[in-house]
Amino acid sequence: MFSLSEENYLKAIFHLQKNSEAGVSTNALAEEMQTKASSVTDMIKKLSEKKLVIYEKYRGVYLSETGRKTALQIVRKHRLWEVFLVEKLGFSWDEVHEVAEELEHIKSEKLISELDKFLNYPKRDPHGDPIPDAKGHFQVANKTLLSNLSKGEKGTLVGVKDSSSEFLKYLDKNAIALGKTIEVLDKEDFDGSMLIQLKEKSLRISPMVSSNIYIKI
Amino acid sequence: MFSLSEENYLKAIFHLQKNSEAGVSTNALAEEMQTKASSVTDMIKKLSEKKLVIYEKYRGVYLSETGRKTALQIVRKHRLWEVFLVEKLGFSWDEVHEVAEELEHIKSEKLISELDKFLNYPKRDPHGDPIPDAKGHFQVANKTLLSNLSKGEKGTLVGVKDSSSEFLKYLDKNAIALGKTIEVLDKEDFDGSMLIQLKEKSLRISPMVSSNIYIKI
DNA sequence: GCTAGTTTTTAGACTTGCCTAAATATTTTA
DNA sequence: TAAAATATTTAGGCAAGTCTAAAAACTAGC
Repeated sequence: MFSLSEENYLKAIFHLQKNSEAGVSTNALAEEMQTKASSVTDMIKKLSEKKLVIYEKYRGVYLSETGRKTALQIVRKHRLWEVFLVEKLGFSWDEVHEVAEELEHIKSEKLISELDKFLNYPKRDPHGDPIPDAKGHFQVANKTLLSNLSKGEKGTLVGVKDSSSEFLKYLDKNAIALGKTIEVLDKEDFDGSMLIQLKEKSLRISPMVSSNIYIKI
Repeated sequence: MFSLSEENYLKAIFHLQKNSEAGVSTNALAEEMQTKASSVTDMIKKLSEKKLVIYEKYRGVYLSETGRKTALQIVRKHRLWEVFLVEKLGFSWDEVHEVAEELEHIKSEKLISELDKFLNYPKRDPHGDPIPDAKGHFQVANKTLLSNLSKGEKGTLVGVKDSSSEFLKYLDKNAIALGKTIEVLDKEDFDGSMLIQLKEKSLRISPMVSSNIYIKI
């Protein structure tokens, strides 16, 4: 159906489009794809001819309805494979991304529907991100960044914004995990750093950390 | 490490090399790869430069030690994924090949070693073919074709030579499966067709069938 | 509202893996 | 053992996806 490269561009546009209403710029896409702006222009033209994106020169690019559906199926596959790797093969949450980047391109409807069943229709991946169903529908959680909470507020950790291996390892080391209850004991006005309470201990974290953790109140 | 195409050529040479002592001919490889002889020559040159095959113009091609090890790892991955698809996702043995053709190229040592563990270190794939271990070692079964048996001999079905969907479906339909005991009740001199005894029933099969079934006596 | 700076696109080229057509080597056969 | 048939390689080209360098279009600052 679509080439590896086309699928990766669609996914990248999808992820960048989430962050704003505006179209995705050539440079942003080049950065995301680790390539040059000129290569991006070429590919966008191709995707545009295939009606997967809506594109006007110098105006940025948007996913078409077809493009969005395709991107959602790739995201679905990526996240299901991540669940498989963690739940069935014992990977930790910081190890799954690269492998899932490859697995997400395997083309078999049956493979994915059976995998979904085998995993018991999970709703979220190991980082708390929602898994679209076969039709591309998924729950949007009403979550907020931990950095938005004030002193005294508390909630449950439901996701991470940064899924880099470094950040996830930092969380592991400090026993901060999905589903944990976090209470803000104190917040420093000067730099936004926080003293937070976990079940067994309290911990001081920088805004770099608190602004990458999603909380449901 | 290696491109998709390189891996597929190595695997094809490996499978063709099994059938004879001689080098693999350009035409045989072209047939196996569903491509043209000239394309094969190009790729063989490339693999030869990378020391994965030993090649002399007009003399056929052989896998080098490195090439053989690489091919065995791809075969290992292919067969482990086939076991996964059948045992965990409920695929039937005639549905697994195409999907495994894609899955076998996923590059992650850990993925394969953990999959192997998860599947409890299977020794054979759903068609009875041996699965090489991480070092590339595998058991060579002492098996023979059912067509070689004489009237009165019996044995256990341990594998199939032809893994085409059509053949496997024929076997399913007639309840001929891995592990079944088969006895030759009668063999026709004229065309080699056989009357065989399965557990519950007897059945007449053509030499086309008996020469694609492996038996262990 | 013009100019300087930035972003984006175009032009031309490279690599991989494939193709067709033609040339060359090997094998078969008479 | 030489011509005919077959197998293999070479030569030249094409598409996808990338690159660099240069041109064109936008955007901001004065």
